[in-house]
Amino acid sequence: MPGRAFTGADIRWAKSVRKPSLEEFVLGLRGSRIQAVQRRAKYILLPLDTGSTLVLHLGMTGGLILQHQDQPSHPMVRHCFFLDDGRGLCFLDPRKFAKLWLAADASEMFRLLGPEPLEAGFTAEVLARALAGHHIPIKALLLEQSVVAGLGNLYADESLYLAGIHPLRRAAELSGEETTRLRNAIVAALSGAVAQYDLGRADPSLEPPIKLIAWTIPRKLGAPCPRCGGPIAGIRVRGRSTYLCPRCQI
DNA sequence: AGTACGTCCTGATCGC
DNA sequence: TGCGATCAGGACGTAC
Repeated sequence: MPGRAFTGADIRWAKSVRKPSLEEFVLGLRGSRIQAVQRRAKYILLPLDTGSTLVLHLGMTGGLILQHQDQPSHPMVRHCFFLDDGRGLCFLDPRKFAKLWLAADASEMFRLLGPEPLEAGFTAEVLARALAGHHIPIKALLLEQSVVAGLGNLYADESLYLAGIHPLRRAAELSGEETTRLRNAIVAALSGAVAQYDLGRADPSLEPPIKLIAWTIPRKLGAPCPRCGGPIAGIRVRGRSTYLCPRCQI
């Protein structure tokens, strides 16, 4: 895709466009050339030769398909970005949770994001500083993108399970040893999911990819904990469904 | 300032 | 078996 230019865009669900206005978004895209495809946290970035950046957030259920413009599009395609080679970058989004931006300054847009958990800068010390002074449940803090960039609800549960830490523990009250365990668990959960996804990509029939991820902790009430055999519990933390093992996570 | 919660959406799943 | 009700969640706005 890098090197291709946009000839236009068909935005079928206007609410997805966050900034700027729909008109400016479409006008700003037309004729601009894609320079690269990048990622920051849960955002996909397409820097353009105009200096602006097309930013995509897939939400929970979003996906991208590159196909010829005359091919019939899937009914869940909410938008299509037309390329100058006759193809279209189609944006599937059944639940309409995805978001689009045309950012004049992408670095400004991501100024408040925390460290990338799979990069070297994400150390136990960095995590410890992020937790300090916060009295909210550790699970709620893990979902703050300013603390760790890119952790979602299921990954937070998985990380806390692997670390043996109860999701309702107050963030600032974790010991240094627990913080290190949590840091390592976050890295393990994410890199494990990436590895599973890469394996699954070899077989497109296994889509959607989220189904590929085999979580260590069962996301089912009463299911046996793989570590101790006890029943998995379900609670809500800040309105988010949360699964844990009350015996292993303290 | 720090914390909590409602809102948007619709496919999948649950319970009667 | 069928159908209506409920659940799921990322980021932002609003409220306390």
